[in-house]
Amino acid sequence: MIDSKPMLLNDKQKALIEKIGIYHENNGMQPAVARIMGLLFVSDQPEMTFDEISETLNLSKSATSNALNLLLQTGQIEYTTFSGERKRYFRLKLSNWRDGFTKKISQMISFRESLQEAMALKADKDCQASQNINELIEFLDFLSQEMPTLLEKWENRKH
Amino acid sequence: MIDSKPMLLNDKQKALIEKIGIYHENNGMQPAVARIMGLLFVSDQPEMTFDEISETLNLSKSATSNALNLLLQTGQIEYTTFSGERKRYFRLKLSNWRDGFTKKISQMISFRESLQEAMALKADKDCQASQNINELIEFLDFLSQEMPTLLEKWENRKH
DNA sequence: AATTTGGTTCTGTAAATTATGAACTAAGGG
DNA sequence: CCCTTAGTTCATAATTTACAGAACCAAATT
Repeated sequence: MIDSKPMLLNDKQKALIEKIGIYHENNGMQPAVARIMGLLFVSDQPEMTFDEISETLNLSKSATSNALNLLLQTGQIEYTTFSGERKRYFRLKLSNWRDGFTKKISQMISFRESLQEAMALKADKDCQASQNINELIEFLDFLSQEMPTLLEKWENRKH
Repeated sequence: MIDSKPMLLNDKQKALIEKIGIYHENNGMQPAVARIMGLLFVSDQPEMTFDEISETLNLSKSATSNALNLLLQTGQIEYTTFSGERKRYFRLKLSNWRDGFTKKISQMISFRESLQEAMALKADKDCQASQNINELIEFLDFLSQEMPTLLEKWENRKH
Protein backbone atom coordinates (compact mmCIF):
# COMPACT_ATOMS: atom_id res chain seq x y z
CA MET A 1 0.00 0.00 0.00
CA ILE A 2 3.08 2.21 -0.28
CA ASP A 3 2.78 5.17 -2.60
CA SER A 4 -0.41 4.38 -4.50
CA LYS A 5 -1.41 7.29 -6.67
CA PRO A 6 -3.95 9.87 -5.53
CA MET A 7 -6.52 10.99 -8.01
CA LEU A 8 -5.71 14.24 -9.80
CA LEU A 9 -8.29 16.88 -9.07
CA ASN A 10 -8.49 20.38 -10.44
CA ASP A 11 -9.43 23.34 -8.30
CA LYS A 12 -13.07 23.32 -9.28
CA GLN A 13 -13.37 19.68 -8.36
CA LYS A 14 -11.65 20.27 -5.02
CA ALA A 15 -13.94 23.19 -4.26
CA LEU A 16 -17.00 21.17 -5.14
CA ILE A 17 -15.91 18.29 -2.93
CA GLU A 18 -15.76 20.76 -0.04
CA LYS A 19 -19.16 22.21 -0.92
CA ILE A 20 -20.80 18.81 -1.10
CA GLY A 21 -18.85 17.86 2.01
CA ILE A 22 -20.19 20.79 3.97
CA TYR A 23 -23.71 19.97 2.84
CA HIS A 24 -23.32 16.49 4.25
CA GLU A 25 -21.71 17.82 7.44
CA ASN A 26 -24.77 19.96 7.96
CA ASN A 27 -26.80 16.84 7.65
CA GLY A 28 -24.99 15.24 10.55
CA MET A 29 -21.98 13.56 8.96
CA GLN A 30 -18.52 14.00 10.36
CA PRO A 31 -16.08 15.93 8.16
CA ALA A 32 -14.02 13.07 6.77
CA VAL A 33 -17.12 11.02 6.01
CA ALA A 34 -18.71 14.00 4.29
CA ARG A 35 -15.58 14.57 2.16
CA ILE A 36 -15.68 10.99 0.96
CA MET A 37 -19.25 11.56 -0.17
CA GLY A 38 -18.07 14.70 -1.94
CA LEU A 39 -15.24 12.85 -3.64
CA LEU A 40 -17.47 10.05 -4.86
CA PHE A 41 -19.94 12.54 -6.29
CA VAL A 42 -17.24 14.49 -8.11
CA SER A 43 -14.79 11.77 -9.08
CA ASP A 44 -14.48 10.84 -12.72
CA GLN A 45 -13.80 7.31 -11.63
CA PRO A 46 -17.17 6.07 -10.47
CA GLU A 47 -15.45 3.54 -8.26
CA MET A 48 -12.47 4.13 -6.03
CA THR A 49 -10.34 1.93 -3.83
CA PHE A 50 -9.53 2.40 -0.17
CA ASP A 51 -6.08 3.80 -0.96
CA GLU A 52 -7.23 6.06 -3.73
CA ILE A 53 -9.75 7.62 -1.40
CA SER A 54 -7.30 7.82 1.47
CA GLU A 55 -4.53 9.38 -0.64
CA THR A 56 -6.74 11.72 -2.60
CA LEU A 57 -8.28 13.20 0.52
CA ASN A 58 -5.11 12.98 2.65
CA LEU A 59 -6.90 10.89 5.23
CA SER A 60 -5.17 8.42 7.50
CA LYS A 61 -5.97 4.77 6.99
CA SER A 62 -7.90 4.59 10.24
CA ALA A 63 -10.04 7.59 9.38
CA THR A 64 -10.67 6.13 5.94
CA SER A 65 -11.52 2.74 7.38
CA ASN A 66 -13.95 4.14 9.92
CA ALA A 67 -15.57 6.48 7.44
CA LEU A 68 -16.04 3.83 4.76
CA ASN A 69 -17.48 1.36 7.23
CA LEU A 70 -19.88 3.95 8.53
CA LEU A 71 -21.04 4.79 5.01
CA LEU A 72 -21.44 1.10 4.25
CA GLN A 73 -23.46 0.55 7.42
CA THR A 74 -25.78 3.44 6.69
CA GLY A 75 -26.21 2.24 3.13
CA GLN A 76 -24.82 5.33 1.46
CA ILE A 77 -22.10 3.50 -0.43
CA GLU A 78 -21.46 -0.05 -1.58
CA TYR A 79 -18.54 -1.87 -3.18
CA THR A 80 -17.64 -4.47 -5.76
CA THR A 81 -14.60 -6.62 -6.05
CA PHE A 82 -12.94 -8.15 -9.09
CA SER A 83 -11.87 -11.77 -9.18
CA GLY A 84 -8.27 -12.26 -8.24
CA GLU A 85 -8.09 -8.95 -6.37
CA ARG A 86 -8.57 -8.28 -2.71
CA LYS A 87 -9.24 -4.58 -3.19
CA ARG A 88 -12.74 -3.26 -2.79
CA TYR A 89 -14.06 -0.68 -5.21
CA PHE A 90 -16.36 1.74 -3.47
CA ARG A 91 -19.13 3.69 -5.15
CA LEU A 92 -22.16 5.74 -4.23
CA LYS A 93 -25.38 3.89 -3.69
CA LEU A 94 -27.67 6.64 -4.91
CA SER A 95 -30.81 4.56 -4.75
CA ASN A 96 -30.42 5.14 -1.07
CA TRP A 97 -30.95 8.84 -1.38
CA ARG A 98 -34.67 8.45 -1.79
CA ASP A 99 -34.69 5.90 1.00
CA GLY A 100 -32.86 8.49 3.07
CA PHE A 101 -35.47 11.07 2.20
CA THR A 102 -38.22 8.72 3.27
CA LYS A 103 -36.40 8.00 6.51
CA LYS A 104 -35.92 11.70 7.20
CA ILE A 105 -39.60 12.35 6.69
CA SER A 106 -40.71 9.45 8.84
CA GLN A 107 -38.36 10.51 11.60
CA MET A 108 -40.04 13.89 11.42
CA ILE A 109 -43.40 12.27 11.58
CA SER A 110 -42.31 10.26 14.61
CA PHE A 111 -42.07 13.56 16.45
CA ARG A 112 -45.83 13.46 16.29
CA GLU A 113 -45.86 10.91 19.10
CA SER A 114 -43.93 13.19 21.40
CA LEU A 115 -46.41 15.94 20.68
CA GLN A 116 -49.29 13.61 21.44
CA GLU A 117 -47.65 12.75 24.76
CA ALA A 118 -47.22 16.44 25.47
CA MET A 119 -50.91 17.01 24.83
CA ALA A 120 -51.82 14.17 27.15
CA LEU A 121 -49.88 15.83 29.97
CA LYS A 122 -51.36 19.28 29.44
CA ALA A 123 -53.54 20.69 32.18
CA ASP A 124 -55.39 22.98 29.79
CA LYS A 125 -56.08 21.27 26.50
CA ASP A 126 -57.97 24.18 24.96
CA CYS A 127 -55.63 27.11 25.41
CA GLN A 128 -53.99 28.67 22.39
CA ALA A 129 -50.69 26.88 23.04
CA SER A 130 -52.45 23.52 23.07
CA GLN A 131 -54.34 24.36 19.92
CA ASN A 132 -51.08 25.23 18.21
CA ILE A 133 -49.61 21.87 19.16
CA ASN A 134 -52.72 20.16 17.88
CA GLU A 135 -52.44 21.94 14.58
CA LEU A 136 -48.85 20.78 14.30
CA ILE A 137 -49.99 17.23 14.97
CA GLU A 138 -52.51 17.57 12.19
CA PHE A 139 -49.85 18.85 9.85
CA LEU A 140 -47.67 15.85 10.58
CA ASP A 141 -50.64 13.56 10.01
CA PHE A 142 -51.20 15.27 6.71
CA LEU A 143 -47.59 14.70 5.73
CA SER A 144 -47.57 11.05 6.67
CA GLN A 145 -50.67 10.62 4.56
CA GLU A 146 -49.40 12.50 1.52
CA MET A 147 -45.79 11.37 1.38
CA PRO A 148 -46.41 7.84 0.13
CA THR A 149 -48.67 9.21 -2.59
CA LEU A 150 -46.04 11.70 -3.59
CA LEU A 151 -43.29 9.10 -3.84
CA GLU A 152 -45.58 6.84 -5.82
CA LYS A 153 -46.22 9.67 -8.23
CA TRP A 154 -42.48 10.02 -8.67
CA GLU A 155 -41.99 6.33 -9.36
CA ASN A 156 -44.71 6.42 -12.01
CA ARG A 157 -43.33 9.49 -13.65
CA LYS A 158 -39.82 8.13 -13.95
CA HIS A 159 -40.48 6.61 -17.37
CA MET B 1 -33.02 37.54 40.20
CA ILE B 2 -32.21 35.71 43.41
CA ASP B 3 -34.19 32.61 44.13
CA SER B 4 -37.02 32.87 41.58
CA LYS B 5 -39.11 29.74 41.58
CA PRO B 6 -38.46 26.95 39.09
CA MET B 7 -41.47 25.32 37.53
CA LEU B 8 -42.57 22.09 39.15
CA LEU B 9 -42.36 19.20 36.74
CA ASN B 10 -43.36 15.61 37.31
CA ASP B 11 -41.28 12.72 36.08
CA LYS B 12 -43.28 12.20 32.91
CA GLN B 13 -42.88 15.82 31.99
CA LYS B 14 -39.14 15.70 32.68
CA ALA B 15 -38.77 12.57 30.58
CA LEU B 16 -40.71 14.12 27.73
CA ILE B 17 -38.61 17.26 27.81
CA GLU B 18 -35.56 15.05 27.34
CA LYS B 19 -37.21 13.12 24.52
CA ILE B 20 -38.23 16.26 22.67
CA GLY B 21 -34.80 17.68 23.49
CA ILE B 22 -33.02 14.74 21.92
CA TYR B 23 -35.19 15.03 18.85
CA HIS B 24 -34.11 18.62 18.45
CA GLU B 25 -30.47 17.73 19.15
CA ASN B 26 -30.66 15.27 16.29
CA ASN B 27 -31.84 18.12 14.15
CA GLY B 28 -28.73 20.11 14.85
CA MET B 29 -29.53 22.02 18.02
CA GLN B 30 -27.16 22.08 20.95
CA PRO B 31 -28.35 20.32 24.10
CA ALA B 32 -29.37 23.34 26.18
CA VAL B 33 -31.21 24.92 23.27
CA ALA B 34 -32.99 21.67 22.57
CA ARG B 35 -34.06 21.34 26.24
CA ILE B 36 -35.60 24.78 26.13
CA MET B 37 -37.66 23.69 23.15
CA GLY B 38 -38.66 20.61 25.11
CA LEU B 39 -39.64 22.68 28.11
CA LEU B 40 -41.74 25.08 26.09
CA PHE B 41 -43.57 22.20 24.43
CA VAL B 42 -44.31 20.48 27.73
CA SER B 43 -44.81 23.42 30.08
CA ASP B 44 -48.28 24.11 31.36
CA GLN B 45 -47.41 27.77 31.33
CA PRO B 46 -47.42 28.65 27.66
CA GLU B 47 -45.08 31.54 28.39
CA MET B 48 -42.02 31.48 30.60
CA THR B 49 -39.53 34.10 31.73
CA PHE B 50 -35.78 33.99 31.44
CA ASP B 51 -35.38 32.99 35.09
CA GLU B 52 -38.10 30.42 35.07
CA ILE B 53 -36.46 28.70 32.13
CA SER B 54 -33.00 29.02 33.61
CA GLU B 55 -34.04 27.71 37.03
CA THR B 56 -36.29 24.96 35.76
CA LEU B 57 -33.63 23.51 33.50
CA ASN B 58 -30.70 24.30 35.82
CA LEU B 59 -29.00 26.31 33.15
CA SER B 60 -26.57 29.12 33.82
CA LYS B 61 -27.65 32.60 32.85
CA SER B 62 -25.12 32.72 30.04
CA ALA B 63 -26.30 29.44 28.58
CA THR B 64 -29.90 30.58 28.88
CA SER B 65 -29.15 33.94 27.31
CA ASN B 66 -27.29 32.43 24.37
CA ALA B 67 -29.88 29.74 23.83
CA LEU B 68 -32.85 32.09 23.92
CA ASN B 69 -31.19 34.54 21.56
CA LEU B 70 -30.39 31.76 19.15
CA LEU B 71 -33.97 30.53 19.20
CA LEU B 72 -35.21 34.08 18.69
CA GLN B 73 -32.85 34.59 15.76
CA THR B 74 -33.92 31.39 14.07
CA GLY B 75 -37.54 32.27 14.63
CA GLN B 76 -38.40 29.27 16.76
CA ILE B 77 -39.59 31.29 19.73
CA GLU B 78 -40.88 34.80 20.33
CA TYR B 79 -41.72 36.86 23.40
CA THR B 80 -44.19 39.36 24.76
CA THR B 81 -43.80 41.84 27.53
CA PHE B 82 -46.36 43.34 29.86
CA SER B 83 -46.52 47.04 30.54
CA GLY B 84 -44.65 48.04 33.64
CA GLU B 85 -42.45 44.93 33.56
CA ARG B 86 -39.03 44.50 32.05
CA LYS B 87 -39.28 40.72 31.95
CA ARG B 88 -39.80 39.01 28.65
CA TYR B 89 -42.22 36.11 28.38
CA PHE B 90 -40.99 33.54 25.91
CA ARG B 91 -43.19 31.13 23.99
CA LEU B 92 -42.97 28.78 21.04
CA LYS B 93 -43.61 30.27 17.64
CA LEU B 94 -45.17 27.18 16.11
CA SER B 95 -46.19 28.87 12.90
CA ASN B 96 -42.52 28.61 12.21
CA TRP B 97 -42.54 24.85 12.18
CA ARG B 98 -44.06 24.73 8.74
CA ASP B 99 -41.71 27.49 7.65
CA GLY B 100 -38.93 25.34 9.04
CA PHE B 101 -40.19 22.38 7.06
CA THR B 102 -40.20 24.48 3.92
CA LYS B 103 -36.69 25.69 4.66
CA LYS B 104 -35.45 22.16 5.26
CA ILE B 105 -36.88 21.03 1.96
CA SER B 106 -35.49 23.97 0.04
CA GLN B 107 -32.07 23.44 1.57
CA MET B 108 -32.32 19.89 0.29
CA ILE B 109 -33.30 21.14 -3.08
CA SER B 110 -30.36 23.53 -3.08
CA PHE B 111 -28.15 20.45 -3.14
CA ARG B 112 -29.42 20.11 -6.67
CA GLU B 113 -27.08 22.91 -7.73
CA SER B 114 -24.05 21.10 -6.40
CA LEU B 115 -25.11 18.04 -8.35
CA GLN B 116 -25.50 20.12 -11.47
CA GLU B 117 -21.99 21.47 -10.96
CA ALA B 118 -20.73 17.95 -10.49
CA MET B 119 -22.32 16.91 -13.77
CA ALA B 120 -20.76 19.86 -15.55
CA LEU B 121 -17.31 18.71 -14.43
CA LYS B 122 -17.80 15.08 -15.42
CA ALA B 123 -15.64 13.73 -18.22
CA ASP B 124 -18.15 11.03 -19.09
CA LYS B 125 -21.69 12.32 -18.89
CA ASP B 126 -23.33 9.09 -19.99
CA CYS B 127 -21.85 6.48 -17.68
CA GLN B 128 -24.04 4.81 -15.10
CA ALA B 129 -22.70 6.99 -12.30
CA SER B 130 -23.61 10.14 -14.21
CA GLN B 131 -27.04 8.78 -15.01
CA ASN B 132 -27.61 8.10 -11.33
CA ILE B 133 -26.70 11.67 -10.47
CA ASN B 134 -29.04 12.89 -13.18
CA GLU B 135 -31.86 10.84 -11.79
CA LEU B 136 -31.25 12.35 -8.37
CA ILE B 137 -31.38 15.81 -9.94
CA GLU B 138 -34.69 14.91 -11.50
CA PHE B 139 -36.00 13.71 -8.16
CA LEU B 140 -35.05 17.00 -6.54
CA ASP B 141 -36.73 18.87 -9.38
CA PHE B 142 -39.81 16.80 -8.83
CA LEU B 143 -39.80 17.69 -5.14
CA SER B 144 -39.34 21.39 -5.72
CA GLN B 145 -42.26 21.25 -8.09
CA GLU B 146 -44.57 19.26 -5.82
CA MET B 147 -43.82 20.80 -2.45
CA PRO B 148 -45.61 24.11 -2.99
CA THR B 149 -48.67 22.23 -4.24
CA LEU B 150 -48.58 20.00 -1.21
CA LEU B 151 -48.37 22.90 1.24
CA GLU B 152 -51.16 24.67 -0.59
CA LYS B 153 -53.29 21.57 -0.25
CA TRP B 154 -52.63 21.66 3.49
CA GLU B 155 -53.56 25.31 3.81
CA ASN B 156 -56.84 24.66 2.00
CA ARG B 157 -57.67 21.63 4.08
CA LYS B 158 -57.11 23.40 7.36
CA HIS B 159 -60.74 24.58 7.56
C1' DA C 1 -26.89 57.88 44.70
C1' DA C 2 -27.14 53.14 45.75
C1' DT C 3 -29.47 48.85 44.82
C1' DT C 4 -32.11 45.61 42.43
C1' DT C 5 -33.69 43.53 38.20
C1' DG C 6 -33.01 41.46 33.84
C1' DG C 7 -30.21 40.31 31.38
C1' DT C 8 -25.29 40.26 28.08
C1' DT C 9 -20.47 39.45 27.31
C1' DC C 10 -16.09 37.47 28.32
C1' DT C 11 -12.92 34.21 29.77
C1' DG C 12 -11.86 29.40 31.28
C1' DT C 13 -12.54 24.65 31.11
C1' DA C 14 -14.60 19.89 31.02
C1' DA C 15 -16.24 16.87 27.87
C1' DA C 16 -17.09 15.21 23.44
C1' DT C 17 -15.61 14.74 18.64
C1' DT C 18 -12.53 13.78 15.15
C1' DA C 19 -8.49 12.35 13.31
C1' DT C 20 -3.63 10.42 13.60
C1' DG C 21 -0.01 6.93 13.81
C1' DA C 22 1.51 2.61 15.27
C1' DA C 23 0.66 -2.00 16.11
C1' DC C 24 -1.82 -5.73 14.58
C1' DT C 25 -4.25 -9.27 11.51
C1' DA C 26 -5.62 -12.14 7.79
C1' DA C 27 -5.13 -13.53 3.03
C1' DG C 28 -2.36 -14.38 -0.83
C1' DG C 29 2.17 -14.55 -3.55
C1' DG C 30 6.95 -15.79 -4.26
C1' DC D 1 8.19 -19.19 5.56
C1' DC D 2 8.65 -14.46 4.73
C1' DC D 3 6.80 -10.47 2.44
C1' DT D 4 3.30 -7.65 0.57
C1' DT D 5 -1.39 -6.10 0.32
C1' DA D 6 -5.54 -4.52 2.28
C1' DG D 7 -7.18 -3.27 5.59
C1' DT D 8 -8.74 -3.03 11.30
C1' DT D 9 -8.09 -1.74 16.04
C1' DC D 10 -6.21 0.83 19.76
C1' DA D 11 -4.15 4.57 22.28
C1' DT D 12 -3.78 9.08 22.14
C1' DA D 13 -3.36 13.86 20.37
C1' DA D 14 -5.75 17.87 18.60
C1' DT D 15 -9.81 20.35 17.94
C1' DT D 16 -14.30 21.81 18.79
C1' DT D 17 -18.44 22.38 21.54
C1' DA D 18 -21.05 23.55 25.18
C1' DC D 19 -21.50 25.28 29.39
C1' DA D 20 -20.44 27.64 33.97
C1' DG D 21 -19.07 31.63 36.53
C1' DA D 22 -17.78 36.19 37.04
C1' DA D 23 -17.72 40.65 35.55
C1' DC D 24 -20.29 43.89 33.44
C1' DC D 25 -24.21 47.05 31.91
C1' DA D 26 -28.52 49.67 31.41
C1' DA D 27 -33.05 50.63 33.20
C1' DA D 28 -35.97 51.03 36.99
C1' DT D 29 -36.60 51.34 42.15
C1' DT D 30 -35.61 52.96 46.72
